[in-house]
Amino acid sequence: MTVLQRETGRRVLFREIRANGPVARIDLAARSGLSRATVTGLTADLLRAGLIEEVARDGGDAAPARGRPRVDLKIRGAARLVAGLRIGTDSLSLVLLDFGGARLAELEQPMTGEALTAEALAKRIAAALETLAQRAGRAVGEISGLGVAVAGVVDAVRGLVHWSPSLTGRNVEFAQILADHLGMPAFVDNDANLVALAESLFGLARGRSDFLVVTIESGVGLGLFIGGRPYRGTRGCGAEFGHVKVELDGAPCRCGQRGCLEAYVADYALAREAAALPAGAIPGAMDDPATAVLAAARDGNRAARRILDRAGQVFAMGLANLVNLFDPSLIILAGERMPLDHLYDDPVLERMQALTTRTDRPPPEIRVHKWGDLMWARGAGAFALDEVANIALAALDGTA
Amino acid sequence: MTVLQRETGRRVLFREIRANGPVARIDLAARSGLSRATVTGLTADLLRAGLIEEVARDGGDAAPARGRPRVDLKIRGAARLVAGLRIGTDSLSLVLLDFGGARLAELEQPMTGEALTAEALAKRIAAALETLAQRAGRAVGEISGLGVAVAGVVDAVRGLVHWSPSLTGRNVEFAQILADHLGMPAFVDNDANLVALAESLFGLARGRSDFLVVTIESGVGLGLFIGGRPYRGTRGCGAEFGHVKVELDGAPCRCGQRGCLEAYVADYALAREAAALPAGAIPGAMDDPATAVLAAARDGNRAARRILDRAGQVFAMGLANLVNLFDPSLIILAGERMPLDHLYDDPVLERMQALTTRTDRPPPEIRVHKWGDLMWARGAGAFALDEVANIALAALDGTA
DNA sequence: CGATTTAATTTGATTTCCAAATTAAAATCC
DNA sequence: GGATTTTAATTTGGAAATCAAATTAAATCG
Repeated sequence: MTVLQRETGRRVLFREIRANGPVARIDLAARSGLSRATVTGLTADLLRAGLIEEVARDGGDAAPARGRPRVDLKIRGAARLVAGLRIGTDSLSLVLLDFGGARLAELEQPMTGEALTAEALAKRIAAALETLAQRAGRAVGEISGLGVAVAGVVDAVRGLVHWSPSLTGRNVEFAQILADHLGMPAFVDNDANLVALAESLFGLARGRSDFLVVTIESGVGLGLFIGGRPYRGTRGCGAEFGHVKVELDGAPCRCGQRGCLEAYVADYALAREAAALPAGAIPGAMDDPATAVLAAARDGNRAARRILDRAGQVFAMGLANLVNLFDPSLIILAGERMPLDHLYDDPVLERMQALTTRTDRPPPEIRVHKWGDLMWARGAGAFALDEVANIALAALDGTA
Repeated sequence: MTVLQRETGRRVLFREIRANGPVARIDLAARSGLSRATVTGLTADLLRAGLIEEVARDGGDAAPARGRPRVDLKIRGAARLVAGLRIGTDSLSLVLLDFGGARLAELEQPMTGEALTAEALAKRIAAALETLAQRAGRAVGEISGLGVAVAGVVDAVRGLVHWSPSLTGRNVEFAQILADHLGMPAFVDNDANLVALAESLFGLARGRSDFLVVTIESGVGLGLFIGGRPYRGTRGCGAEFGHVKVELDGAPCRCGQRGCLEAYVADYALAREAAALPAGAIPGAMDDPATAVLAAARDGNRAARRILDRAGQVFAMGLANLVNLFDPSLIILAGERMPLDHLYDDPVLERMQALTTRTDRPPPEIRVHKWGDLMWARGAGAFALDEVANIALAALDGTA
């Protein structure tokens, strides 16, 4: 324990620096409760290890300071290199990040959509990493770790994929297999959890300890942050928001059950509703029904509007239930490409408010974050950053 | 911080002792990661302060030990006296507990059911405490703190009652007012949270860090434990399980909204359903409809059965959603008087399982806990115990 | 009764942290 | 421009806490 004390202190300061951007030592002391002397000592360790660096204070528009100017500390980007990978249904997307989270390169590769064995996937990933590193003029060997976001049920602590649409087999030791093939540590988690982590480390929830992120793509995901850490349930797999039940014996879901939220708001749900209408009710509904519904609704088509309205209502109800249960101060609606704008419309949010307001406390802040293509991969990269930082901090203690 | 270190250690050990019953020092060392030397020192502090005591090891059926026998440590019951109070709609119930959680006395007093001012309530409580202390042959002045369980929306940290059916006015500084009137610290929280705390300290969830408790009385409540602490939401008021929405534009709830879980499973929901049936469909439904429905269902009345089945289905769906979101390892269904046995029936739990099983991981353990009349008051007492222990530990540090 | 075994305590050294004093780096004053 | 003021960061010296190892304590076994 005697040794763990200093390590704990270093971890606290490292987190604080990462969460609160460039920060002066004196602020760190105030925030952490440690004395200034101790902060000097601990940050000296981190500086010596090259994990953080000093930067001249960016005065900004502030008044010219009076005494000795503060020296800000921040994460040293050059300290490590990590990669983030999202295994989607029809593509692999990757980012290369520096230790500060800055994007150095990105890559997208098409996939067949079929599930692969872990080994086959590992080979594809190895090749992709090679290309990714090349684009940034770096070598794969320089990368300290790979974060992986997969859909499905994942035990992130053990790197175990219980089930995923991307993998054949069940209960695959995916993190271990990847590490063996790639020669670097790999960290696997559910994709929605990782988006939440990214929001926490360098997104809209930076420095906040309790919030939740709803991801919307073709399915609906939920990432929870409670007490400053991702909440993963007691067996490593919670927050199946998409399969929360919103109606008894409701619409069939692709998970095999009925009445799931996803069965009302996902793209295939829109397609199902469109198919139930008389032929021709929605133009173009034959080819790509989901897109056709969205387009028709924009053009004012009544039937299409009704479909989207219903999806919005169900979504509002699901969100309201999250608020009722978690009482978060912040909800982030995160989307990648977001053709599903109708779910973020004011009427939906108003309806959600109506289903929750019971007290005079202010409603939770709701922010929409349109990440762009790399949302998932960046989330995975955030995971790698976090884990690689942990490893670096632990190693530091062994040698110091 | 240097002083806080020792205090932290003492807190850790105190919690460990409370959570793991009589425990030997050597086990404490193993569990806490502290050295045996440190454990000796810290427990000596606690012993000297009279917060814990040594007890001869209860060998039980174990093999006769070989070396020096372990000396178990446990919370010293005589250390403090606390009271727990539940303010219900039609009664005040109180318990007097010793520091180990043992019940010394209890008291139940009828209430008119009307909301009172905080001051009026405080006077009634003062009188009740007098009687309660008398029953145990103690004086009110000996009581170190009072825990209070109220229905409604409570900010436990600040002792603020945003709203409660028992109190007139809003945003009442109830803890402060009670402390002023009673001459002892008072701690106020939502009643379901406190039942969860009681399960954690001396109930079915003793020593477990992540679980949830569903309370069923006339309404439905939820208490969450996450990471070893009660989860209260970011503004001190989460977990409104009773008002989770289970149907779009569903049945009206007494909260003024529609489709709340409570509007399907509470006693008044049963009454509403019964009233919608043709007269005479359920015998005795005129006088006390909820009870009549329950009785008729037991006698095999079809219509009554259907009402209860529906309530059970909705309840199963609500539970399943909790499992989907929290992935708890343990769910406790806690009831006081429990005329609502139908909600605990196997078919309901099976249905719940069916709405969640998607993986090969084992389903969460579900346990039914029929506390008896004092469930709520004991929960409040548990809160007082916890807070009084915190005060004692903090004080210990000031003087040591 | 001595040997053995295991638990708990004591001892001595080390680590860690903090308060106070000191040094550092700027702006302001005269 | 140099002295003064102000604030930040570091150094210093001492106090506190922890741990490993040695010692003591309390039991059983042969």
